[in-house]
Amino acid sequence: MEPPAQPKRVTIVDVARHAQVSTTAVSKVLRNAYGTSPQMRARVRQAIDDLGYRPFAAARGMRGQTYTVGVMLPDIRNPFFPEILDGITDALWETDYQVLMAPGRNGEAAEAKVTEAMIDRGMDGMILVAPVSSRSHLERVAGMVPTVVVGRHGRSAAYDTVSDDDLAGAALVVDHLADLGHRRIAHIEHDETDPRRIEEMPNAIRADGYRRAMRARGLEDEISIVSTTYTQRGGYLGAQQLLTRSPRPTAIFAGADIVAMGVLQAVSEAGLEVPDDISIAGYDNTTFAALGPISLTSVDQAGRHIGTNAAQLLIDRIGDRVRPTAQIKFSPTLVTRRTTAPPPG
Amino acid sequence: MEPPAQPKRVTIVDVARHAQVSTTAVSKVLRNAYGTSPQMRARVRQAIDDLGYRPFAAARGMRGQTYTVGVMLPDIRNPFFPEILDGITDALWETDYQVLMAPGRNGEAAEAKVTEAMIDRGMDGMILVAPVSSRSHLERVAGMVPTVVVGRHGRSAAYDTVSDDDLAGAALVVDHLADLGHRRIAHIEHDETDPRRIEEMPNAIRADGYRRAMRARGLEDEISIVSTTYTQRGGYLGAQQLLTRSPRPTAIFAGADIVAMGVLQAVSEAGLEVPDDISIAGYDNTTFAALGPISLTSVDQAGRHIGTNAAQLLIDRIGDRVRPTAQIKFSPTLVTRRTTAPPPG
DNA sequence: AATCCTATGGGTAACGTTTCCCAAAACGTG
DNA sequence: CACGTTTTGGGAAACGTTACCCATAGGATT
Repeated sequence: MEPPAQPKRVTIVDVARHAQVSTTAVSKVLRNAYGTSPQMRARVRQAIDDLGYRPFAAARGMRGQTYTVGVMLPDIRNPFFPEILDGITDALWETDYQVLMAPGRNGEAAEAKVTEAMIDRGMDGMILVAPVSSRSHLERVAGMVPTVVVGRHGRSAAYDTVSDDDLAGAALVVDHLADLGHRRIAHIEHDETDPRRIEEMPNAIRADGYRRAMRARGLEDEISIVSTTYTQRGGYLGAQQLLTRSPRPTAIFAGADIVAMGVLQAVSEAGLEVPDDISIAGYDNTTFAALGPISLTSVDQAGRHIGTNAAQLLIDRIGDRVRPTAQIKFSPTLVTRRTTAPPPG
Repeated sequence: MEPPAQPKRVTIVDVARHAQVSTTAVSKVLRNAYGTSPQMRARVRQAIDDLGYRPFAAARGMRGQTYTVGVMLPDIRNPFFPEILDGITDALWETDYQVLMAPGRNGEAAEAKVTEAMIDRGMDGMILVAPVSSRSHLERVAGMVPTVVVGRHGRSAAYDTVSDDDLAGAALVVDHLADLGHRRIAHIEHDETDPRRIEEMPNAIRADGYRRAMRARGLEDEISIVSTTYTQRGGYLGAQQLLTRSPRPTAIFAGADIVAMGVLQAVSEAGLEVPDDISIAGYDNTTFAALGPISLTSVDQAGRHIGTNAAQLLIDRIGDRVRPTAQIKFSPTLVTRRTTAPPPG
């Protein structure tokens, strides 16, 4: 079987000829620019339909606009991120902007590759979700392209931010567990050692919120943290470590639902019952947390809402690149389900 | 806080001036083209490093190449698709190609929007995962841009395909359940009514495979199908329907793991025990299926492998657009876990 | 009736890169 | 040493779109 040859693209010149107007006129109609009579608009629109014309983004890109916004997601497997993405695409659906995503994958180098690639491709704007890159890199990027950073705390003069109050979220979990009577509450965090990032990354702030809340409840001696990653495997390995500690924790606060999934697996393999032997709480309130057999207590941080706000900020920023940057922060809520209960004994 | 002004891009002209050569020479070095001496290459490379030059994709796009491939995924929430994506990015990591994704979302119109957008952006190639668009649309797209279609069966002269033998996969499940002694085995499918698609879509073929396998085991009178969607919610609603049927099925074969998640929830809410009261099997063997508390019997269809093969086919096709199209088909295997057991009684 | 607007439309030069050519120099062969 | 061949390098024209200008024609204002 042989593929057929490809047809040639219809250009603005073809449209202009067909409508008997100049290319300038067609361009103006396309962009709803000033200087077009209703009659001309109608004729040009007709010609566009007749010929099936579509603007070629590369050519537009050379003139400065591609009508494309790039979204960088850290980990497509984490079921929380689709929520944010839904919010973004919802907000951008009615606009002329097309959303394209790239996976950030592992670490700073891969992130840089993605941000560079997006800049090279002339993105009109970028939304970076929970980036791990250095602040200076982010500001350099934001200097080239309008950028909104999602998830990271801290304000910058170069980019807008949307985040959730992770400090409060962690406290919600600790307070809930402590109210149930737990004292040995352990936490599994996504490892973060870089001191410059430690104040900004949501994972680090959740860990800090855990420590503060434990102290506030007089449980400073019970603070117990394992550092792994926000992945299912990270949760699995982290829980295995925690379960061998003596005395064993009576509750585990996983920094993300996806981590809690791994914890559940390790706990079940260890022959322990949830929540009779051990309580487990997650973070993000993903759709999996609501699943019957899992029914995970989790912190809800309206991801969709975060996404729509990020998209709106980006559009505003594209419209006015020098307006002061904004910082939007949402407050999380706790959703209690069946994986948390009073400690045994 | 006010954002700073943005710097101007370094172009090939700047590099040429700095290296004291022509822009043609720089272009040749960039593309490893013929007609460059080692000395010139060295000088140009040095200049590129000095100036931090990066090629501008839009300008390249105007000449026909953007070094970008587009991937369309139907549903980012389905944990099977990240596997395919990993395979694709693995295969493309060492190449000059950058991967950009777009969510296909709901239905044909949204898919067309995505494929058009990718064509407009001058993608060098596209990988469409389980597209629902009409065959003629796919062939039109493939006529404009090298395209690989993943998941759909059926051969086309316009595009290459990579798929898994869904017919065999469905049979694996039915045979497994029948061997355990089940007779009332129900199936939840992703609804497909379009006759042109019914022969190509993996979901439809799984349903067909279910019917055939039931007949082959002499269970044609027990065939029972609910049509919903391949989503968690679809599984939930589908299972609710099945559980009210009388007599109730003793086993449910969900067309995808994500569907099985919803089934588990409905079953648990109905107060039934898995697998004592009812057996459940999924499809895709996602990481969630392996989770301790879930431990779902599922059909494994090496998603990563599918992805790398699709990417390789795409690269080959970009290299030679007239070579005959290829069709790669993989064979699935069954992974039995704790959600399937002999029927009660 | 002369002047000044405003609305409408078009001509044309960019934007950054590649590709098709052609020119000059270096090399190999008899 | 004269000739053909290969290697090395550059000039310049695209590619499709937008933005900055300018030209014209009516209409309104004096």
